[in-house]
Amino acid sequence: MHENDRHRVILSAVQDRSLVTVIDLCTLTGASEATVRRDINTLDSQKQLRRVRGGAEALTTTPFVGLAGRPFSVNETLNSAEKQAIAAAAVELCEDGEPIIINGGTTTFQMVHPLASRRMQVFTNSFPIAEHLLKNTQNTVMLSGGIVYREQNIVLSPFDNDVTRNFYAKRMFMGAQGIGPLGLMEGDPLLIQAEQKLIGQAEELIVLVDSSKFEQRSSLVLCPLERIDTIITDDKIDDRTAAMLDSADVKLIVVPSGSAQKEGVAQLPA
Amino acid sequence: MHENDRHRVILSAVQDRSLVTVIDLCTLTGASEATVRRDINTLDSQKQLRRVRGGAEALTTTPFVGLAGRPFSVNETLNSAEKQAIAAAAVELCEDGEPIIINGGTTTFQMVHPLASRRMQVFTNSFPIAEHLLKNTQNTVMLSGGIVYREQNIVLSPFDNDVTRNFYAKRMFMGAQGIGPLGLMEGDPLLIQAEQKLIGQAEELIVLVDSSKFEQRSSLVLCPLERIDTIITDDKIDDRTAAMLDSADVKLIVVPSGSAQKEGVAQLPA
DNA sequence: ATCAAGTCAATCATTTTCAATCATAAGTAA
DNA sequence: TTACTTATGATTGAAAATGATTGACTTGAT
Repeated sequence: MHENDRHRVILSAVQDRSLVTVIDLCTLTGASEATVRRDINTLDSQKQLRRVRGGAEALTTTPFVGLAGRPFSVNETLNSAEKQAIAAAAVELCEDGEPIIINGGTTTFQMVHPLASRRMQVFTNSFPIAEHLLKNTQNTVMLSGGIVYREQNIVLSPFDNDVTRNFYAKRMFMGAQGIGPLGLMEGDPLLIQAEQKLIGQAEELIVLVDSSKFEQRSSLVLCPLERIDTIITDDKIDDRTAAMLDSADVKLIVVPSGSAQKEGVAQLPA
Repeated sequence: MHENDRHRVILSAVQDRSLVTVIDLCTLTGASEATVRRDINTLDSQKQLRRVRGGAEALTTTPFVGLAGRPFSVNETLNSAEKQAIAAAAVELCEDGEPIIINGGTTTFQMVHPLASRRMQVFTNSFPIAEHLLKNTQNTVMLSGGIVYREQNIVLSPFDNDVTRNFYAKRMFMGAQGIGPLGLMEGDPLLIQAEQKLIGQAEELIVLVDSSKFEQRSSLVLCPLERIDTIITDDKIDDRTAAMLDSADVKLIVVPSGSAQKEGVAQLPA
């Protein structure tokens, strides 16, 4: 990853959370501590961010005026290292210039940082994802139309005839509340509706879930395992679950959870 | 492959990737590193791209072509007391709970502040308006779907079947680039298309323009004066223009411009 | 105060990237 | 054809970027 790319990723991360640690930025950029520190110094002298002990923080002192009542910030700190690694692996699957669909969610939101060094065509139903990509990246952003639901932070149209039907992508990325033998589970009927509409517009369905989601069950089944092409998760997944996914013909990508991962995506031996 | 061909290939590659390495360009053009570097130097001095360590990147910050006419710069919105007064008068026309349509623009953006004390159903194609209303107010926000154009911060759909058609409001508010005897003028055909689509969804059309717009002319006519129900402007409008509007049966609301109107125009009477 | 853990700047070795140079190939005019 | 210019490719030493290491420093807890 080149200098400019790193700078974009760093600025993106700093914008999202008010304070980012050097370590975080290392995993995010794949660079060494020394390089990240040098980058922070450069960006600080360029007045793009403020250098603080342990990392960097945004200059614009945005007090917590996120979208009203967003369960985002709470959820976001949970398993954030895993989520970052999973999201980074997801972005690595994409090629520049490619159209992709990103369904809203806390895990998929983490894709915005690695996307800062890309130029893709992103269709999303997530207001925060669209907002962040518009403000901090050069990606083309397309948004689905409809009512903006504050709690879930998604744009949802009760009608079937919105622009979603006019957008097609090879890959769609989404999170989930849980995954079990029955398939992909979701808790909120509103989300189900939005997600099912999107799933139809992509050839390949890629699901981003940290391994804890394999224990979670939920009331609503979104789609069977067979519809999923790829699952990206961390290495705390157990063999039994992996076997289950394998028998449903789901491709599994496992990212190391503990330590920082390098460029390449670790893959489970078949 | 000749020089011109290489340059075309290089510019094309730089266009849809965030950063292209020298090596990439070597394989793309079949030329040597030295030649590619020389090409990059040439194109850089011609301001066709930016030379960065490791390769080259595009100059244009926006991958998409902007729309002609109305750049949405924050600076422009800040100073104008007229715009604020006009926007405040516009919001005063509305009743709580009512659905309204707000077309994006620098003048209409000023409506967000008086709207902060309201609870309305706002349909808009403006990303900043939606963002501000979501973060700072309790209004219901509905957004049209499509591509987000960065300069104007407007969401446009090239398709006819977006959610716009499912939303109806008694009033629609919009700005304009100019107003003359022929009607309401706009600079960009894509904006025209979007605005005409919106106009069809509202009974009453209310146009917000400061008086300088009566001098402005533009290339494209959006709609005749007769389609406009109300124009809100400041008191620097001259009598001849006022007469013209009157003869076209346009209701005219004039807000005092010099003396700043009271700040809290939109305060709800308890 | 003292200690441990974390953080940082300085330094150096390694790798990558760059610009200058020269030689060769290709095209051009006499 | 020859003489000459231009474009290209290879080489090489310099410059820049990066990563690891070290020792000094900060912070917070005991």
